[in-house]
Amino acid sequence: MEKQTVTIYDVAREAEVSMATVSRVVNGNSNVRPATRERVLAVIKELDYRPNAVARGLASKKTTTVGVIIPNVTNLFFSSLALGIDDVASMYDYNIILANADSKDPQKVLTSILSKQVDGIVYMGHYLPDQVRDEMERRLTPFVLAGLSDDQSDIASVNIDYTAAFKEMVGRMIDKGAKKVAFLAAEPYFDNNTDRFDGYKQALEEAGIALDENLLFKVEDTRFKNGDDVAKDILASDADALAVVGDELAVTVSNYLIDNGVKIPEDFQVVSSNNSPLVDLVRPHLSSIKPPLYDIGAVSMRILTKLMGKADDDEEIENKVTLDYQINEQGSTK
Amino acid sequence: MEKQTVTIYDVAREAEVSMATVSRVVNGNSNVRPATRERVLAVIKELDYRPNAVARGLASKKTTTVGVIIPNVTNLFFSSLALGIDDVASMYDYNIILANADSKDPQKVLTSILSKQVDGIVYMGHYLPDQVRDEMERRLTPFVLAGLSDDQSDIASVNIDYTAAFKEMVGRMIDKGAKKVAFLAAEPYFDNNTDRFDGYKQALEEAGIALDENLLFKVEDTRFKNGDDVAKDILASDADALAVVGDELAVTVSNYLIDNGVKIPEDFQVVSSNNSPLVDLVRPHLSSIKPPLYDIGAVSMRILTKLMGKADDDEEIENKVTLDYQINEQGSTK
DNA sequence: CTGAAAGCGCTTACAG
DNA sequence: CTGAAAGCGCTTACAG
Repeated sequence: MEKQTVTIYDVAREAEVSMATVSRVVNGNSNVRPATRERVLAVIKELDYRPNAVARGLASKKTTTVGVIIPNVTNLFFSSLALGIDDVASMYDYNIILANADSKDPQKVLTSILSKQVDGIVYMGHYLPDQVRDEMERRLTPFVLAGLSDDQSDIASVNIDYTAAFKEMVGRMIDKGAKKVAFLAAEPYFDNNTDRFDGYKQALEEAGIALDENLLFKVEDTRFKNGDDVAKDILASDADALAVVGDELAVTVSNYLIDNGVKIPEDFQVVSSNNSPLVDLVRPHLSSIKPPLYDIGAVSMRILTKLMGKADDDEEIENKVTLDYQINEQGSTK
Repeated sequence: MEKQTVTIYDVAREAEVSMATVSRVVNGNSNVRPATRERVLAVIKELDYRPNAVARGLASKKTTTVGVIIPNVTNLFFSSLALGIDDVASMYDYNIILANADSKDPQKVLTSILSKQVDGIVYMGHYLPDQVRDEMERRLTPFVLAGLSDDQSDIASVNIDYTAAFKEMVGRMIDKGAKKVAFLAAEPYFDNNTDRFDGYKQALEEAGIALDENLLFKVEDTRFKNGDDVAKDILASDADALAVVGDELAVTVSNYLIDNGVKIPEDFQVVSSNNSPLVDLVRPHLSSIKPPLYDIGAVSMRILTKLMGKADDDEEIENKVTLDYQINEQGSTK
């Protein structure tokens, strides 16, 4: 015997009311006589009725589902944001469709998520590809960037001022005597999302130091293993300090340098960017910019809920949020 | 002017065919005359028609969406599994509804996901709560466990033999002279999911060593910070070796011991369990069991696709898969 | 190869 | 406070 799905129709019949009334009870609409409500609730429990969210989504045009685009779930920076996003999402009873976007066509990822009729999208990434920006400006699905921002549009975003943060940290290393500060990051941070690189350059400029191409180290992505590969190049260079985008890279490179006899921070200073637990696995612990990762995620999801709440209404919602960052000065800087 | 959604009806009208024919074209059904197909395709492109997956889901009773339950996305063990799950899912054009289950009622998480009519569920967790097992045995939604297994039911699972792995690694440390091997894990691994603890106990038994309650270290969960708290207790004990469930704990504790003058592996051996990149951040690198994390995720999702493909048909599907593990012997063991 | 029609399980005005 | 009916945008037999 096949298990039969219990529908709102069954509940209505058993409770001797209309489907509309059952719907009202399920959705907490107050326009129901208490006695009726009780009866319906009893039948719901008796039949173990479970509302079908897909049917509801089709009828109401709201799926209570949001799309979350993440480059890679195993990257601590992004997964920390995701945790904040998830917490707020479940607080507001939204489910999350998560898409790992690395190595996929971002356009396809978007299309796939949008076909599921999500009520909104939180986008995380090393940068915002033009196609994604264009697509989302054309559509009316609410869209929020978490951990990055976009100057070329008025797309909502939650981020810290990475330019200021990098400028500050690089400036400090220079103040403490660094003459040759290197910059290490994955490709997108050189061409597409230059917030951090800009800060680095500004610090040099302010100190009257010319940009030295030989001190710019680029890797394909932020994964641990890429740190090992580039570490020898950094060791071979004449750098005496390093600012890194991505804790994975920072710890791998630092360990390599230390293993090869480099004294940190005496001979070589290092600054990382996310202050994930990784920075404390190096001896000495790495100094790092400390963005409020969880909060960036949480706030971006919170903004999304506001955006989703008001359809195309044009009330003011703070659209571009810049959160404060902290600095965690540890042993890798003087 | 409000942007109007283009439906299958609009396409049918413009192409002068029925909705059924458009549906056939969209779904790649071959029973369409090539000329008709071309015409429909042209109209689809012209109108920028995007099928509504929610409507499709309601009509076909297939959502091409699977639920993925994960304790915490920031845990490298689970996020590595998730990466494998995600890759295979998108290979088969499934979207993923991800639910962070930590600190939530697992029952509620399930209900929420099931209401979205997912075609199947992959469950990751430190253990399988009774309520979840009961609920899923009652329902007919395909269900697969990733990274754990369940003796008390015939629920599908993909895992390695952690009992054998722990037995082997603890046995090796004893062979190399360890007299007092400690065991460190989060709570669930003592009471609910004892695979690893069993292996530890078997190794002791085989060596004729009595279980010493003072060498059992329990923490609330596997997060980094808990490693610091328990590390001093381990240092204060008379243990001369340690088997750890969770790389986060292993690296934190190892670093603490080293910082306090303990010589690894000369005076103290350590074995970890996941061989995530973390084990290489400690000096010396930690020896570890090396489960094929990505594959565990990938295979579990692959099995789920099979299960979803055949509804309640009873063909044989390999239900409980045990993958091979490797051992990565590094500097923390003799 | 194609179409007409019913139906998936809900919500939403509208009417009373 | 409650119900009848239309409709959300698709798919699925069924018929031809």
